[in-house]
Order: sequence, then structure tokens, then C-alpha cells
Amino acid sequence: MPTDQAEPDISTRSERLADEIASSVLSGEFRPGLRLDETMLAERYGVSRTPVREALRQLASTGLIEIKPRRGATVARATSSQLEALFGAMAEAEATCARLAALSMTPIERRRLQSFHESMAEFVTPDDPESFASANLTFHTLIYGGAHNEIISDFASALRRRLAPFRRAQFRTAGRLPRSHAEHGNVVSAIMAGNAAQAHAAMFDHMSLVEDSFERLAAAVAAE
Amino acid sequence: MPTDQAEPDISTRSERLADEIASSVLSGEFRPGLRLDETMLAERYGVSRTPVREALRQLASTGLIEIKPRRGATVARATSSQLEALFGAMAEAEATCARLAALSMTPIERRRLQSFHESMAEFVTPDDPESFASANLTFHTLIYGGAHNEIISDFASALRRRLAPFRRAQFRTAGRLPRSHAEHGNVVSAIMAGNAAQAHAAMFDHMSLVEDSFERLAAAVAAE
DNA sequence: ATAAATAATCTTGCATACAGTTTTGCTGCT
DNA sequence: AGCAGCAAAACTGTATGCAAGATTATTTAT
Repeated sequence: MPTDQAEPDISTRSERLADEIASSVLSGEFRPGLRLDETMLAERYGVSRTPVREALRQLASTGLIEIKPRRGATVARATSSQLEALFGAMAEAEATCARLAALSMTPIERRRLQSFHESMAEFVTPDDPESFASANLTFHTLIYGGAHNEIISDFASALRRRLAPFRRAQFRTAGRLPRSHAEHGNVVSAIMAGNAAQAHAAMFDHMSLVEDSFERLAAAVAAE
Repeated sequence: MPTDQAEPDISTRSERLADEIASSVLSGEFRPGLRLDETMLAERYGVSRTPVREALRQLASTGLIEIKPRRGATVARATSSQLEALFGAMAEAEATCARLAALSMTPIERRRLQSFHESMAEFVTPDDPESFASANLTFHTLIYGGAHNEIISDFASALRRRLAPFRRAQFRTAGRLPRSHAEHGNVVSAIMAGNAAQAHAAMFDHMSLVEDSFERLAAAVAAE
């Protein structure tokens, strides 16, 4: 099991706060559009407003929240056209990572990717969306690493994270797991073969599926 | 009475500070590696440390400076492998923008791009690197816009900006302008023809030239 | 004299205080 | 009732103060 690479340093309160607030947003506790009052957050987490402000600024830079001058912070509420751009960007970034991975993964990385992909089969047959979703993140993270370009993989990773709130029920769609796993297989084959163009295309297709399945959910979300 | 300005709001001190500090970094006044002391900056700009801290956090999120907990901020000093990743990422992002532009530019946008490209010829024959560099930014910005995806184009734009300090003398290289203009021409042709793959490839080639010309400079910089 | 240990200084991280806007709630008028 | 205008409350932006970690200078031991 690939371990999470230890984050640099989360020694300061503002960094821990940023983590906690981000979790609350990603978990859905802080819904899009919610006003994030500095004083309220400060009381809630038992600190002063200063580290709260710094945490909010950092989160704003990731796009997870929005800050307007003198008007405070709110959880980012994406319009459908913004979501379209975000999903499009994620597809491009992921596809680019896959292409780079096909070109520059080491033999060891390739082997690990393939065996991890194969191990994911066990979450498909006895339908286990939770475990699959977790493993799915690892799968994509392996490809990020294989791209050997931290700038691009960070971008892709940030987009995946930012879109997480809009993808929650994604793997529960009927028949989703087998199809997703099969598409992963296409990506893996292309990467193993070192076929850059094919890896790009396969990943792009895969991400299009994600976008499609989001769009089906969009109506339900909009109806809230 | 507050006026209704359409301009982006830079009403707070921290935002103005971020702008000013960024300018100082991009202009080369604040060299890579320089320690950015909060108290010093506060005195220099006649404000307290609080807005300085917020400005620094914002700049850190763009990668222009680095902040280590309890250790302060420094102007980002990229290692050669980081620069390689940055240039690689910029090439990918620009190429992706070009591909998207080939697919989704409106006829008006295409016409404007072509005519602007043609107008750049006047800076090539009487060798005028300053004007060409300025027009070059506009040229690429037109393509960013044509991609019709603000997430990706912002990413490309941010990378271009972040790499600016390392590209200063770029257009002074002998014979650089004609070649650059010719490569722009390839990109424009592909976009006008709506040929996505070719637009991608042409832009990627063009950006490789940029990287090569940087690498020739790298040795000189390293020898300092 | 050099290196380790310790003290002094500097700088950041956080808390608190204050000022200026924005928002909210009221009052009186049409 | 509804709305304009004004007053109060709330919140953000900024300044300042203080404590802890980091850095530098100094002292001490070998």
C-alpha cells in the first residue's frame, strides 16, 4: 500500500486551520455559498482571527473559497460554465499526465501501476464503491508521480481536489465501477506500451466519462 | 459615494503590496534567494506587518516566493530541475491552449489572431526585441482567450509570469526574432485551419525553442 | 585556537485593539 | 403597507503587543 507522502510542515496554526476548513468544505459540512465568518471560525476552532484570516487566504488561492475585499469569504459556488471549465481542465491535465507517464515512467513505476490496477478488480466484482473511490485516488496519484513533473501533477491534483465536492456520489452510478476499471485498463496498457498518444487519448476518454456522470447529477444538484 | 467601477478591486493595502512586491521581483530588483523580511518590507512601504504578511502569503500561492514556517519568506530560487519542470509545464499548457483554440476560436478571434500575427512582422525586420517581446505576450494572450477555458489559460498565464525572471534576455539572442515569428506563423496556420493536433505540435515546438534558448543562458547564470 | 554550549537578539506566529465599511434594523414619511 | 433615510451592530482591514522559535554573538571548555 503506497503511503501518503508526508506533507512538508503543518506546524503552524494557520496551516492546520486551512486543513480543517478544507476538510469541512470537502466533506460537505460547509456548503457552497456559505459565508465563512472570521470571528465565528475563530471561536469554533478556539484561536484568534489572525490565523483564520491566513488560512482563508490560502484556501482562496486554491479556489476552494472566494474572498471579496471588505465582503468576506464564502465557500466557492461554481456556475455550470465554471464547472465545465474545471472538468475540461482536469481532463486535459490528467491526459497530459498520462502522456508524460507513458514517456517517462521507470520500469518499477510501470510495474507498480499495473499491479495496483489489477488489485483494484477486487472492489469491482463485489461492488464496493467506497474502497474503489479511495483506490481510484491512489491510481491517479501513481500516474501523477509517473509524469515526473511536479508542476503539472500538482495542477491536476489540485483540480481533482477542487472538484471533489461535485463528484461525491459519482461511483454509486449503476455499472460505473466495471466501466471505470476497464478504462483504467486502457490507460495502463498504453502506459506499459510507452504509447504516449494512446495514453493521452485513453485518459481523456476516461475523464469524459467522469464529466458525463457529473452532468447527470448536475440537474439534481441544481434542484436543491 | 462609492463609484461604480468595473475595474478589478485592489482596494486593500495587502493587494497593492502584493502587486508592488511582485513587480519588484519580476523587475529583478528582488533577486531570487533574497530574504523578504516582514519588518523591512513594512517600513519600506510604510505599513504595518499585517498587510505585508497577507501579501506574502498571496505571492507564495503563485510560486513567486517561498514561505517556510517560522523561517520567513524568500524570493523563489528555482533549481535547474524545477526550472525544467516549469518550462515543461508551460510548454504543455501553451500547447493545450493552442489545441483548444484551434477547436473553439470564433471566426472573429481567428481573424484577429492572424492579423495581429502579421502585424508583428514589423518588429522583426528592423530588429526591435523590446516591441516584439511586448507583442509576443499579446499574441499568446490572444491564444489563451481563444482556448475558452479560463482555468487552463490562467495556469498557462501564471507559468509565463512565473518564468519571466528567467527569460529576460531571451529575445536578444541573434536570429531569434525571425525564427520565433515563423513558428508563430505555424501555430496561426494550424489554428486557422482548425487542425487541433497540428496546433498543439506547432506550439509545443515553439515552446521548446524558448526552453533551449533558456538553457543556453543557464550556464552563464550559473557561472555568476 | 577551535568547537561546543549558552546567552542575547532578531523574526515570525498569534492575540488583541481600533478604525472604517458594510450590513442590518429601525423610524418616520408618503 | 412600502420605501427613503438614518442609526446601530457587525464584520473586515490594519496596527500594535507579546511570546516562542530561530539566528547570531559570546563565552567556556578542550
